Amino acid sequence: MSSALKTLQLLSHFSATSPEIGLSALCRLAKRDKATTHRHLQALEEVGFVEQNPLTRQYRLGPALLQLAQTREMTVPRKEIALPILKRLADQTGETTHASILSGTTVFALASCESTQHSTRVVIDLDRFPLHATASGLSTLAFGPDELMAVAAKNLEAFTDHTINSVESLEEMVQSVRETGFGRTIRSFEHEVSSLAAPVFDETGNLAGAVSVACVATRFSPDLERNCQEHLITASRDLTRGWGGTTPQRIEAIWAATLSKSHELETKS
Amino acid sequence: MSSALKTLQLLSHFSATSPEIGLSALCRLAKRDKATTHRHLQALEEVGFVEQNPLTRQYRLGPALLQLAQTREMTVPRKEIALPILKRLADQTGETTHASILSGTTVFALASCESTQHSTRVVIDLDRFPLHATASGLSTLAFGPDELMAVAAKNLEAFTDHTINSVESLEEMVQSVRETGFGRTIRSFEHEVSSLAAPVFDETGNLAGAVSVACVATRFSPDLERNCQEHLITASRDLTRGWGGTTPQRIEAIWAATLSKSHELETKS
DNA sequence: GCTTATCGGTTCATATTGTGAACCATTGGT
DNA sequence: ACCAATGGTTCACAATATGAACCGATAAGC
Repeated sequence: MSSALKTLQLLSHFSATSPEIGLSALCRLAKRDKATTHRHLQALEEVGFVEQNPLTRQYRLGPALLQLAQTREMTVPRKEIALPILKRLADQTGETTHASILSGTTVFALASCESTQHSTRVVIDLDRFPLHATASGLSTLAFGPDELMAVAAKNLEAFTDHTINSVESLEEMVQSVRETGFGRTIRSFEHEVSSLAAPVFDETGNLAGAVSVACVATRFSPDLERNCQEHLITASRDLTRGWGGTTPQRIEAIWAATLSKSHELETKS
Repeated sequence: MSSALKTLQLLSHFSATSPEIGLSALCRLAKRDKATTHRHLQALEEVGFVEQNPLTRQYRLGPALLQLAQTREMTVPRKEIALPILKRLADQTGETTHASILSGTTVFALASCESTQHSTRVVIDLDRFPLHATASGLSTLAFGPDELMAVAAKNLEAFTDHTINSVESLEEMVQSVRETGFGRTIRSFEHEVSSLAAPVFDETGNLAGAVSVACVATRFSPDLERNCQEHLITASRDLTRGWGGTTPQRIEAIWAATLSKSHELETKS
């Protein structure tokens, strides 16, 4: 392993919960020698990636990171990151995919991508996703800030006769999204569309938006659903990573459970 | 020089104006071998500090920077503290203001704020401030650690024909900054810009960085200079306080002397 | 359609660099 | 006064970095 890599890996030990780390502590965390670690830290300090708290002599992340992060955001806006991921997801599922961003209490459409595998396909022409009637909306309700629930409850517009029409059933549905890790709607926004969505997170670990697959309802079989679930997971991971975040461990655990359950059913049948 | 350092220095070539750089181009910029540079980039890619644009194969800054910058801000929210202070200073002076941080022997840009009072204004697009050619740099030389002088002397790049070009005149200039309490440059980094800067201190009483006003050179009258001086002092005090420090008594004394001298001249005229 | 130039990337003998056990100096607790 | 941490440094030894030459692919020039 290159020494540059070892040096850079030191940075990953800094986090919101342990923002300042002493030399010895860092050696234990990284399982490395003290002299080596010290030299690595000096290199990092020289370029402003870490600095020492002059009082405690502990190390913490440095100011150069701010500058670089700013340049990164200017270089690659979120939409451009999302597009290739949506394209791949569309290829893998054969259905229309899209990504959305939560801003305030609204779920905005960011980008979508249609698959060319079937002659019938879903066309997304929304710019905002209703919280209660779309898979993206439900996923956002389930993993986003709690105050969204009140906003959603205020507007339970019935788009089809499958649209959720009471606060009770909405809460029930959101609960099941929290348990499975996927937002799921069957013909609840448009008659011919069934959807599956996964949450996406940002650099703060908070929910940033959702990525979703909109299937022609008549094609939405258990097989297709399992397929969508699997690929949605990687799409969500990649999107989260591209937006600067990491998928929370609890979400990964929920997905793993859902997938294994899904697989169990499959082998039984 | 450690290879880790060489690796990290590659990152400094990415900026808003050249956000994507190919392998060969980067070799030329960094004046390094292709094989070496490639290996370095691979290490950077592995930790998410750079990524390749899949279309052009060019390299650009990676998503991991966003996470680290976020953690840095949570650890030391200096930028958030600085922004309102810079905003106020910009309003008071009608010119562009910015704050910088000394880390190691480099003065990094932290944040800047443009005033909307005039249609011509200075735009700061630096991420590092040359020690010898900017007001922030001079202020840092004057009140920062002594070893900076040697670093500055090694690189006296001439940006304009007003740029300091000898160690003697640099030392003279730094001496005058120590006597007035303000870094001051007239068209020395860019032809149209004159600047005034004040030092900022941290919790140990050591220099932490600088706050500065960049004026359109043709507007830089004695009146404006006095105005900038006054407001720079309060901005520096507030910034020092916000970053956990206290302005040293000796600095306060120097400022007081400079202001009264300045006032004397004014009443005489 | 052939030549040429440039691109990103790889190989391998060479030598610079990294490594870590042992060490020192300081600090803080008992 | 002691002990157990801490951050930091030394130096013989070994691993790792280095770069000229190379490859294959692409694009431009004629």
